[in-house]
Amino acid sequence: MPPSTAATGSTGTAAERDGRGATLDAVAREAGVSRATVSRVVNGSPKVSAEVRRVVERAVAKLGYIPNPAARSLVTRRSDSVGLVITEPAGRLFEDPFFPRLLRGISAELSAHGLQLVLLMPEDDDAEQRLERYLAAGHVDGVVLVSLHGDDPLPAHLQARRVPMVVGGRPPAGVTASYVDVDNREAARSAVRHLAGLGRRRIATIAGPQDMGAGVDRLEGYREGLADARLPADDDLVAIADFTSEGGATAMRRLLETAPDLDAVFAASDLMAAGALNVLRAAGRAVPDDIAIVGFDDSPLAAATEPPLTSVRQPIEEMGRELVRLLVASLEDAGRPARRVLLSTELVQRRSSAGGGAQR
Amino acid sequence: MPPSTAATGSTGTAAERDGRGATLDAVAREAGVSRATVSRVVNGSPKVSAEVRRVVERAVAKLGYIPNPAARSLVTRRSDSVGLVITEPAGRLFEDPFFPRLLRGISAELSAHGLQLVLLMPEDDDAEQRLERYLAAGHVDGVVLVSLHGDDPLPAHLQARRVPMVVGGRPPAGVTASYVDVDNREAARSAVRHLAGLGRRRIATIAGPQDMGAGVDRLEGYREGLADARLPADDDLVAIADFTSEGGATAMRRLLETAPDLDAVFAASDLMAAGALNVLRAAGRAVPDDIAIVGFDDSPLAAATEPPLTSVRQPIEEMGRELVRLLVASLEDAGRPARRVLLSTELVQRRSSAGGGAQR
DNA sequence: ATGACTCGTGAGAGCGCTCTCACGCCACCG
DNA sequence: CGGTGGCGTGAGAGCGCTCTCACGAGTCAT
Repeated sequence: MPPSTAATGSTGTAAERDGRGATLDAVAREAGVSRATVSRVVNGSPKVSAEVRRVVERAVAKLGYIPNPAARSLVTRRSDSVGLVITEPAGRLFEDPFFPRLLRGISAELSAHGLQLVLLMPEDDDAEQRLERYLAAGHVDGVVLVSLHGDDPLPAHLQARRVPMVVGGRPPAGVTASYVDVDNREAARSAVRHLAGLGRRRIATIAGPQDMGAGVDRLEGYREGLADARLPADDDLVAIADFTSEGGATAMRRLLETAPDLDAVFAASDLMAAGALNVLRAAGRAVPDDIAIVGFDDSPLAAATEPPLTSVRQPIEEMGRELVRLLVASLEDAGRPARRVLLSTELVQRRSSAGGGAQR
Repeated sequence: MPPSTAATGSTGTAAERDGRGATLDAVAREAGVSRATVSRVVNGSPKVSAEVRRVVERAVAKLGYIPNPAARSLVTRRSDSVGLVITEPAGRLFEDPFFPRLLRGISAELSAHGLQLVLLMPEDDDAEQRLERYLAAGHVDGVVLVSLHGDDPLPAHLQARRVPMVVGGRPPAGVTASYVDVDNREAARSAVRHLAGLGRRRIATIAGPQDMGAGVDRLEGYREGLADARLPADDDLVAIADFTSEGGATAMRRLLETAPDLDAVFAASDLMAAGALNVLRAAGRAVPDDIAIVGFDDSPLAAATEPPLTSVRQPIEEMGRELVRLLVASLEDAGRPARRVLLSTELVQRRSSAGGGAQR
C-alpha cells in the first residue's frame, strides 16, 4: 500500500485516481454542469446542446469516468445481463460440441444487444435452489434454459416467480415459454426414409433420453419414418441412450444382441453414432456395407469419423441467436405471448450411409 | 395487466406481491424491528439474539424476501461474481474439450465460494474494448484469463486498471499475475524421452502456437528431450500448428514432406494428434509400427481414436479450481504477491506408442 | 451504590445513479 | 409589448441496502 497519496483537490492527473473511480458528481464539477446533464450525455439523451455535450465528454475522458453499474441497476431495475442455465451432467458437456456452439450463438447475439452472459451450471439440487434465488433476486434480466429434462422443477418455479425466460428445445409439459427448436420429428423421419430408400429393411435406432423433448421427438419421427416405408415397428430395434458416445456404444452392443440382423441405425446424436461406429468396427460389421448409419447434429465430429457420418444438420449457432432474440423481445414487452420458432434441418450425406450397400 | 390490485395495507398473502419484491424495510416492519437488525439477520451476523432472529426469519419467509443485489453491491462495492475471459477463435473452442473441462472446474470452485460466473468471449477488437470498460467498471470482482496469446493487450490493460486477475497458463512477458500451469517443458521432455526409449530416432513434433506459453514451452521441452536422448535437432522435424485437428492434419502433411523418414511424432495437443493420425492413415503409415505418436491433454478423444493415443494427462478441472482459489485469495488480500501454481502431469500410455515398433 | 463494560438494537447517513419536475431563456405570435 | 410554448438545464428525491455510531439495559467488580 502506497502511503496515502493525499487529497490534492482537483489536481489529479486524469485516470490516476487511486481507490474508487470518478463519480458522476466529479464529472459534473469538472465540466461545470449538473449531475443530471452528465447523466444525459452518458446515456446519449438527445436533449443536450452540442456544446455542453462536448464539454462533458471531455470531462468524462479526462477523469476516465465509467458509470457504476450497481448504482445504475438500483434505479433502472435492470442488470443488462442474462443467465444461461445448463443443467446437464458432466459427461455430455465435455464431449458434445453442441454446447460450445450454442454458447457461441448466444454470446454473439447478446453482445449485439449490449447484454452480458452469466453462465449457471448447478451441480446438484442444492445448487439449483441457490440458483433459483439468484435468478429471482433480479441478478439477471432474463434466463435462457437449455437441455431441460422432464423432471426439472426449475422452469415451473421460474414461471411462478415471473422471471422472463426462453427455452432451447421443446419445453416439458406444463411450462409455457417461448422456445426455439428444430422439427426433430420431421428430421428423424426423413433420416429414416433415407435409410429405407437405400433398401435397408431392419432399421434400428439409438434414441436420446426420453425425458427430453429432442429424445422423444426423434424417436417418434423414427417410428413415423418406418411407417412411411411400410416397415414393421419392432421394440428390439430401439435402444435408449443418453446422447454420449459411451451411451451410444452400450446401446449399439445391446442392439447387436436383440436384433443381430439389423442393417441400419439411426442415432439421435453424432456422439452416439460415433460410439456405435466403434462397436460395429470391433464387431467386424462393415459400415456402410453391412450396416448403414445416420447421426444427428452434423457436428465437426461427423466429418472426422471413419467412415464419415451422414447426419442431420441443425443450425445450432442460429438457435442460440434466436433464443436471445426471443428473450430480448419479451424483455421489452412483458405482455408478449410465448412464441415458438422452428428452424429447419438438412440431411448431410456422407459415406456412413452411402448407396451400394446391402441392396441396390 | 390486472386492474390495479389496490393497496390492501399489510394484508398481502405471503409472496403474492405484485410488482417488485419485498424490501428490507417491509421485512423490518413485519417483524417489528429496525432495518439494521433485519440486515444483520440476513447476513448472518452473530450479534442478534436468538429470539429476534427467529422473528425476523419468519418475516423474511412470509414476505419471500430476497435482498436486492444492486443495492447491496452499491454499498459493499462487491458484485460477488467473477469474469472468465476466453479469447480464442471459434475453431478450437468448438472441438477441444479443454474449455468445457476448465469451465467445469472453475464453475465448481466458484460455486463453493458463493460466486457467480460471467462468461466473456469478445469476438473482435471492438468487443474487447467494451469488455475492458465492463471489467474496469466493477461489474465483476475479478477476472480469470485463459488461452492468452502473446499480442493481446488485455492483461496489461487490466493490470493498469488494477482489476484483480489470474491467468491460466504462463502469462506473456510483462504481465505479472498469479497463474496456474503445468510444467509443460518437463512434460514434453519426458514424452519425447518415452519415444526415444522406444528406439525412435527421427522424432518430429507438431507444436502449438508460438505466441502462447503452452506452445512455446512444449516445443522447448521437445528439444530438451531430443538432447537428453542425444538425438540431433532438426528444423525439418518441427511443424507449428494451432491446437486444432485441422491444423494438426496440415502440419502432419508438411512433416511427411520435409521429413519422410520420421518414425515418431510428439503433438502438443490430442486434437492435433488426432488430425495427424488421420493423415497418417491416409498416407498408409501404420501407427504405431511405422510411426509412434504421443498427444497432450489426455482428453476423452485420446482414448477414442484408432489406435488410442498415448498422451500427457493434465488435470484440467483442477487447474480451473486452482485458478479460482488464487483469485479468491487475491480478492481477500489485495496486497498479496502474485503466485505461481504448477500442477503435475502424467504420461498415459496407449497403443499409439506401444513397444515392438520400428526397433526393439 | 457507582462506574466500567459488554451486548443487542435503532437511527440515520450515504453508496452513485436516474428521472421527474420546475425553471429560466429565447423565439415567435397576436 | 405581453403572452405562449418549446427547449436545455438544474434541483432534489429516491432506488434498497450496509455500516457506523449512539444508546439503553444488563453484568460485574469496586
